[in-house]
Amino acid sequence: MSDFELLDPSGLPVGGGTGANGTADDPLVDGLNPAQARAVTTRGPALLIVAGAGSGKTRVLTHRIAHLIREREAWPSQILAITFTNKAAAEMRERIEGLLGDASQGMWVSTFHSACVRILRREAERFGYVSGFTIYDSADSRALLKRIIKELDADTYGFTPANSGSKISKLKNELVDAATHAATMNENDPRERLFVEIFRMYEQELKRANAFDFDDLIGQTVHLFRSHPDVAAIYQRRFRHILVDEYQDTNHAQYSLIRELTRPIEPEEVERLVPPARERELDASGRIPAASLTVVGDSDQSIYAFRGADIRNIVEFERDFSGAEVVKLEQNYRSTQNILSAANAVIGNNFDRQEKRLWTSEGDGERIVGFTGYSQHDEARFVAEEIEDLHRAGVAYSDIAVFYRTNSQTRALEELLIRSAIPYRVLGGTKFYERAEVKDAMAYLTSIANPYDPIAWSRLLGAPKRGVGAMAEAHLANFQEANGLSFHEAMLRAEEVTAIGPKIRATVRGLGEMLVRASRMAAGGGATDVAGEDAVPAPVGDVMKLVLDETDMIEKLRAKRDPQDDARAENLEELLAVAREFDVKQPGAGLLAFLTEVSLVAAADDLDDSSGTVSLMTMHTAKGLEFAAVFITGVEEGLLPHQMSVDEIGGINEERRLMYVGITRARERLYLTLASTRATFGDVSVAMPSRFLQEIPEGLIDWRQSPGEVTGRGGTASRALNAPRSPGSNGSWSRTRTDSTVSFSGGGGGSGSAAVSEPASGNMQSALDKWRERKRLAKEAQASGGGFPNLVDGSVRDNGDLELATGDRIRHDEYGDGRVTGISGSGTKRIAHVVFDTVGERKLLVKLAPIEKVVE
DNA sequence: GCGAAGTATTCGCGG
DNA sequence: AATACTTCGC
Repeated sequence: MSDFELLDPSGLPVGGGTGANGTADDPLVDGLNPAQARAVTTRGPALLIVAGAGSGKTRVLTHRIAHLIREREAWPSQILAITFTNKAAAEMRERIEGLLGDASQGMWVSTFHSACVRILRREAERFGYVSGFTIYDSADSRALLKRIIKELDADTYGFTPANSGSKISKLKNELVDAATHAATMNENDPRERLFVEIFRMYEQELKRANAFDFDDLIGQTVHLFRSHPDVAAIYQRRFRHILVDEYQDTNHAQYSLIRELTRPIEPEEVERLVPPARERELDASGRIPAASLTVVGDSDQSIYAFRGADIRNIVEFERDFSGAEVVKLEQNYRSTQNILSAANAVIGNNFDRQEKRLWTSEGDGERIVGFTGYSQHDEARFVAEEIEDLHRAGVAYSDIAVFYRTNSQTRALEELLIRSAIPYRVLGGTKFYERAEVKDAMAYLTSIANPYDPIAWSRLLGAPKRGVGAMAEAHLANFQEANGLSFHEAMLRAEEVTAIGPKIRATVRGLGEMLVRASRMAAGGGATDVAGEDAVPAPVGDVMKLVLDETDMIEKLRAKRDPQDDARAENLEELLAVAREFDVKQPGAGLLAFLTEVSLVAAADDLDDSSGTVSLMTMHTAKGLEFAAVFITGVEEGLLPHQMSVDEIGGINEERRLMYVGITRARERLYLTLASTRATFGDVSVAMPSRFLQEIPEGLIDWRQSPGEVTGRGGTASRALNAPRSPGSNGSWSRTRTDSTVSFSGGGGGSGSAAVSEPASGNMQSALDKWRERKRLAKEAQASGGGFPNLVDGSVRDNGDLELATGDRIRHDEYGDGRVTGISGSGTKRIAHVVFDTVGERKLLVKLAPIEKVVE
């Protein structure tokens, strides 16, 4: 242990013992280690707190804020603290209130998105939006993109709502809008021009709908600040201390937002301030100085590059914000040394990082447990059994978590947990608010708040089924647009749309009247139009009740036979309960606040510490959380690291950080599990152990069943736990099967090899390499055997107006020669039906298929 | 316009 | 393997 203590930089004589400079009896500083104390008391324009996992950063942040307020350096209202989830925000607020009592009223503690919505709702009118704007989630964005792509016929070029959506999201995270992107694109590429058109229409439609997507929330706030310095000045003046948690996962837009908020206010803007600036707000040159910025982060835990997080934000912080000070927290108060050693070993393989080692003074603890099942089912069984054992040993279910890389891994786990009667809950995944029936009901509320939203309107028209279909919808939408009406107004005047049958016209008008009535109620006009009634907005629960009653949604579901519909009906009742609960928690907050809250819930927000259940979640969701016992499942090549990451620049390193995040969530017990076969796309394939397992010193892992011990379908070769394994040096060993040799260094139980040598021995390496080689060959064989035709190569083919007729001979890159037996479709979607000489009949998109005509 | 039946696609992580 | 989308008959 003493070895590790030498690594503690904060132990060096900087502050000299606990409690720096005259703060000896300060409850906000007492009990902190010297580095933490410095992080709390340091003042200046900018501070970077490099906080390793479990180093007490939340404590430091809350104490720093409390310290600022208590020392009268700031009013609570001058503090803006940004956290990663709403739950973390609520927790932080609570802890600060615990330290200060009521003195903390008025702070902004929220996520980036929540803070921006708050600002945008306040300032929307200044730039062409209305305060009641809708926030589109990714499903809404995709619905909108789907319409646009259809209209532009862009699907034949391979554009889908999903791929164009993620491309737009990436650009927005870089603060690039359609016009800017158009200026930088390659004009000669028709695909790029088409994309710009999609992007442009998407922006236009969002604006027409009075809606923002998730990325807009940040980007438009930055845009607002840049185009309206007077608005920016309001917030620059107000927030004197800005603190950002998880800074390593901020993207460019978020970074820019922070930059805007920490700009000094120039004298000409100072003059326009209302109320006028006081003398003591100004510096010598007549400016209001920049707010003080504190960021907390750990570049080793940056795991959101895929949504634009830029690790440079934290790496270059000191260069970026002049006068920045840095405090490093490396002492870990969470995990045992064995867990930390594993974490250090894994992350140490990332060459592009600053050296940093977590340490603890708490002792080694238990060894990490490893297990390899022969299938994911077998793996899940082990997890369930171990959870039972842990629970019997006194570990609370709520202190146990199971992590995985992809959401699809939950199925096998859930199955076994149900069978074992272990209470669990899945965080994220198919969320409550993403369920179809819940989205249906929410569409009514969204439309009530924003009658210009076409996505919500279109959704509510069809749910429940009432005979209003695509035709009627299109006619109404035309009428709405032509007359510049809201969708509600258009519905009230449905009688004028003669293209629709009279029965449906009446249905639509009735529905419109209901929506208008609900809108008036939600706005405070009262549902009954009684003159003189106070303009008090109705509780959200009442509006929801009105919608559910009038549409009969619940009863219609109950009337169906399908048992799943009963569950759907219950979900709607649950939704009503959620709305009522919201009314109690935030009386008078109104419909908009409810919609905002629902839009911005994150996966980790569902976590309820008192639920008494085991938590299942992805490793991304697990960031910032901790549990006594953690299972990391599916530690296999192709899954962790994920296959998709292998070809990405820095992809493996990011996966390694993800592994590091997962490991460091564990306090006492860590389990690493995998399966030797895994079902994907319906068929079963061989899975190899993750390279990250190799990176953990073998002495740290107690293999209950190592990868080499698992034979194929036949189950296991040996269930004996910790059976000392034969010969082989360093506790590695091998098993011979009839067809091939499979070996893996398994640190076979307690065979005592204490050699914690980092580099794998040549023997183990080659064994793993052989395994990989075998797998690679199998893959290639499958691919060349026709299993994966038409592999995407990135280039876009265009046969132009290749004329094909029945009877023509053609040659296909993959299928060889064949004869056209028919042509269907038209324009860009023309399809050739071809019977190939070797592979039989195929349908091909004439425009894009890799074919050429053969002259006979 | 709606449901059933057949067909294509997906399983990468999230606010 | 399971879901999402399309096509077809009423």
